[in-house]
This record gives sequence, C-alpha cells and structure tokens, in this order.
Amino acid sequence: MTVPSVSRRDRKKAATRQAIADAALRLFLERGYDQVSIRDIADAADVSTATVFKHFSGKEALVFDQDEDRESQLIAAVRQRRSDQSILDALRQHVLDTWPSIEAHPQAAEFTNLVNSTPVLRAYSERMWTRYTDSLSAVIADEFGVGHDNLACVALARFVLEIPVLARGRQDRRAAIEAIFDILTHGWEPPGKPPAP
Amino acid sequence: MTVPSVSRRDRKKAATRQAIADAALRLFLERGYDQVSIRDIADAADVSTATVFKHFSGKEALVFDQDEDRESQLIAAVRQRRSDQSILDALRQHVLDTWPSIEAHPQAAEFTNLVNSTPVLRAYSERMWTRYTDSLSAVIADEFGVGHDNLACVALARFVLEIPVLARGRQDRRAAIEAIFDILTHGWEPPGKPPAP
DNA sequence: GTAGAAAAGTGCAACGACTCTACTTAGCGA
DNA sequence: TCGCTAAGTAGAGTCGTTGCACTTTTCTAC
Repeated sequence: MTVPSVSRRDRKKAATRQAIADAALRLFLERGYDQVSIRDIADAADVSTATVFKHFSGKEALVFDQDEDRESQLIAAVRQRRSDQSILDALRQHVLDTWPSIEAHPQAAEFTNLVNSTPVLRAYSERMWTRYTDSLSAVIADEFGVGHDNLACVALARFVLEIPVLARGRQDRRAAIEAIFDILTHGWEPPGKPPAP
Repeated sequence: MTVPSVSRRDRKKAATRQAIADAALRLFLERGYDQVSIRDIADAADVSTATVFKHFSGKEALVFDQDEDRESQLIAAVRQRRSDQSILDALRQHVLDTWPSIEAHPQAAEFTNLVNSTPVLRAYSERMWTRYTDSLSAVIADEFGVGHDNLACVALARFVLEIPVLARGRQDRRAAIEAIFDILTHGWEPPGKPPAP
C-alpha cells in the first residue's frame, strides 16, 4: 500500500504529486484558499499548471488529499461484521473506530478552520461523504435481500454519512457520534435543558 | 405576493428576469446544461451577460428559479404549530403539505432528468436544502430552550432537510416522506423483504 | 412639467479555473 | 541500443464571473 510498484518513474510521479499537494496546503494555510491561484501553486511546486490538473481533478481536491478507500472500508465494515452484530451496530463501531482519528494530524485546527471558513470547501467536504450513499445503501440492501433502491436502506446510509458533518467541530466527537446513532436506533428525543445557572 | 410593488420599473425588472430564466431553461432542456454558455442565454434573452449575473447568482441558479421563502415557511411551521403538536409532527405535516406539490409543473420529468444527469446541478440541488440547517435547527433549539448548537436539534434539522433528496424520483413521494419521518420518530427498522415471486 | 437621484442595463476588459493540442523529455523493457 | 510509453511543458483558448465606466430608463420631489 505504501509502495505499490517501486519503479523510478512511479516514485517521481508520487514525488511530484506530493510536492504539489504540499505547496498547495502551505499556501492555502498562509493566505487563504481564494487568495491562492493554481499558477501560484504550480510555481511553488515548480511544475506547469497543466501538471497540477494531471494529478488532481480540480482546485478543491488539492485540499483533500489522501481520502482514499474510505468507501471500501465502509463496505467491508458492513459486509464482514460479526454474525451476531446488527448492521446499525457494525456501522456505529466502525465510525467510532475510524472517524475520530481522521484529522488527528498536525495543523488539524488550522486545516479545519480553513475548510469551515471557505464555502466552496465546506460544500466539497460534505459531498465527499454523501457521494458514497449509493454504494453504502446498496450493500445494506444486499444484506437484507431487498432492492438497491429500498428507501430505508438509502435513508440509513445517507444519515450515517451525514455524521462527519454533524460531528465536525464538536468538543467530544465520540459522544456526538453516539448521540446520532442513538437517534437512528431509538428515534429522536427532545433535548433536555442544560443545567440552570 | 404576486404583485409586491407595481411600479413600471419593477415590472420590467421582473420581465427581464423571467425572460432570462425562460431562455435558460429552454436552452438547457434542448442542449443540456454544459452545452449552453451564459453568452447563449444572454443572446437568447437579448440582454448582456452582465445583466444575467445581476439577476442570478450563478449559472446553477438559472435552473432553480422560484425557490423563495421555503426557509421562512419552515420556520413558521415550527414556531406557529398547534400547541398540542410536537415539533416532529409539525414538520411532518408541513413537509407533506408542501413538498410533494413542488415540481408538479409541466416538463417536470424532463426537468428532473436534466438535474439528475448533471452532477453540478445535483450537488446544487442538495445544498439548496441543507443550507437551511442552521436556521431550522436554531428555531427548534429555541422551542426547547437549549443552545443553538444543540446536537439533537442540528441532527433533526439536517435529517429533515435531507428528505427532498431521499424522496426524489420515488413513485409515491408521500409514502416516502412518511417512512422517513417514521425512522426519525421510532428509530430505524430493518426493511421487510418484498413479496416472493 | 422638470431636475436630479436611483436603479437597470450595456460594453468591455480582466482574472482564474480548466481543457486541448502539439511537443519534449525521461524511464522502461526488449 | 531502440523504440514505446507515460510524465511533463508551453501556449492558446473557452467559459464563468467580476469590476468599471458609461448610457438609458424610471421614480420622486419640487
């Protein structure tokens, strides 16, 4: 996984990609997303602008590098769950095990701030998850032997994939995840008032 | 509401806006979204491209004209509900009363097809609703006297606003809406198998 | 009515994201 | 060593979008 095919060519290709991603993140954090052009990034990474688009599908994708195979992990969590575990519990456990550690890297605070303060990046980060709705709902439906467009399955998949957005910026992300799964499991309950002053 | 302030100026302004929207929809349905440029639309409506952007915030907004004051209707549905009605029920009723009739206009099928087959329009239509998450969750939280960032309130608002996306393209939209509210009310239940062949 | 403010619309230049095409370069495999 | 292929480049071009200076239309107040 770290070394898929160690040819000199692939190493150079990966290095170029990394140089672009690094330059982009650095400049974005320094100046803000909208104040950095593709040309700036290309110059900083010492490549042409065309090369940037060879490696990344667009400007937003430069911000969200390494988000690979989260989709396949989700699918696997459902399909390879313990036989006595419900799908909802399997998802809850997978989400608790996996998602809080994401964004646990250096500069996490600045990074989160960058995304939250840039509308186009907020929108992109939300779509990042919900685009898996179809594949997650498909595997859930398969487990129950119903059609892929089964509404309950689609809704569950969608609601689970909304969790990262809802839990973002919470002080206790794990508690937030648990609370949302409780809604999905037992239904929505009116919130209790916070302790009086 | 149909005639907010009948001055000649306002009438002409509304007329040009309508001319632009009509030209845009016609061209989009004829050729497809990506095959129509702003210039094409401006020419067809006999205005300059600058005028197009005076009336619409961007190209995507040309597709989704008349989506006004759905936000305020949502707020009102929660705040002005009957005193014996829960918030969840008030939302359910409002959604059932209001949303199925949307898209009940001519060319609905072609329009839906246009949106679903154009990724950027799909994304836009999903954001159209979820952008109200903050204001809807705020009013819900107010009704319970808790903070605006209360997780249960934010999650409920978000999930309700996902309903249009989930119910889109269903044969029986009302049943779909009911089913999703049932999940939110009583928790998620595994789907039953369809009748055997 | 008429003057002048206010707003709608125009034409044009510019910027940035992204694409395309033709070309060079560098690594690979025989 | 000889191509073949993939990575990278340069540059022109398209398109969405904005800003600016300007004209035209309509409203308002005298």
